[in-house]
Amino acid sequence: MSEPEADAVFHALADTTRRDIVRRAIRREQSISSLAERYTMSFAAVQKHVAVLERSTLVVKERRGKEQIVRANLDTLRRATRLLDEFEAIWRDRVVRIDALLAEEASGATTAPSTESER
Amino acid sequence: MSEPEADAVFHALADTTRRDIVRRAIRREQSISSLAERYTMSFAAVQKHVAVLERSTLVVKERRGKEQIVRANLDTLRRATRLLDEFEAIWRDRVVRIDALLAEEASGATTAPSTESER
DNA sequence: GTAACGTACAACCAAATGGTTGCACAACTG
DNA sequence: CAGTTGTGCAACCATTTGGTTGTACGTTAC
Repeated sequence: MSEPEADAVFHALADTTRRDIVRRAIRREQSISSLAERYTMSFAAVQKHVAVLERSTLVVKERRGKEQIVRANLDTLRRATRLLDEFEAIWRDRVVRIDALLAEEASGATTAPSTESER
Repeated sequence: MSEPEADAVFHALADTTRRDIVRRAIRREQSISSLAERYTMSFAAVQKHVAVLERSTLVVKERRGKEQIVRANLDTLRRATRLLDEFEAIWRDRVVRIDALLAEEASGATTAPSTESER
């Protein structure tokens, strides 16, 4: 997931109503009006939330007759999860590096300390 | 993760600079000024990004002498990952439900909902 | 002490967000 | 045909965001 895309996805997820819409859309396809019934806010407000989700590609809209059907895009959701998993991987890498460093110290090695990649 | 907390976490993650700060902080502790050096924006701007991350508890600050040290909080990161995993679980549940429904239809179950249209 | 460094915070600004209402329009229903 | 329903969109508003500059303050170095 490219960084700008990730911006859009996490922004879209940073709202309780939008996460709820995604959950409903995952369970089953939803028309925008059926979604709007569920919330106290106006139809237009819900429409805007759906638009935010659509821009992030977390959902796709598909016209069916006079209705617009909202479907969840699991792929984007998975890419977001994977991005968070990368953070975890960075953490594990750090642990490995520190372990290696400690082992080196313990063995009394006096050679050059690790070439920290610094990033 | 409570919903308002999730709002803060995903909002914090919805910015390339902030995700980058988190990555750096995971690799090693960072002072705010050492972080600020890495970006073209002002020190105050970086300070604000760190404040957003701190509010979401994705990082914690700890004073060390005159410096303020930023450390990543993996726990919050993991809770965010878990929340995304729940979406995946909803999806799997849907698949199971649909499979069950199809199996029921195929077996010509006595209580099949569509038997009315058979003749 | 003074100087330099790292930080905190306020004031300010432009742009984006999240909500509203109102209106137009296309597609079904009778 | 007329009426209802579902949608799209513009205009408007208050608040938040993401950046700036400037100032003040505590800590370390000399």
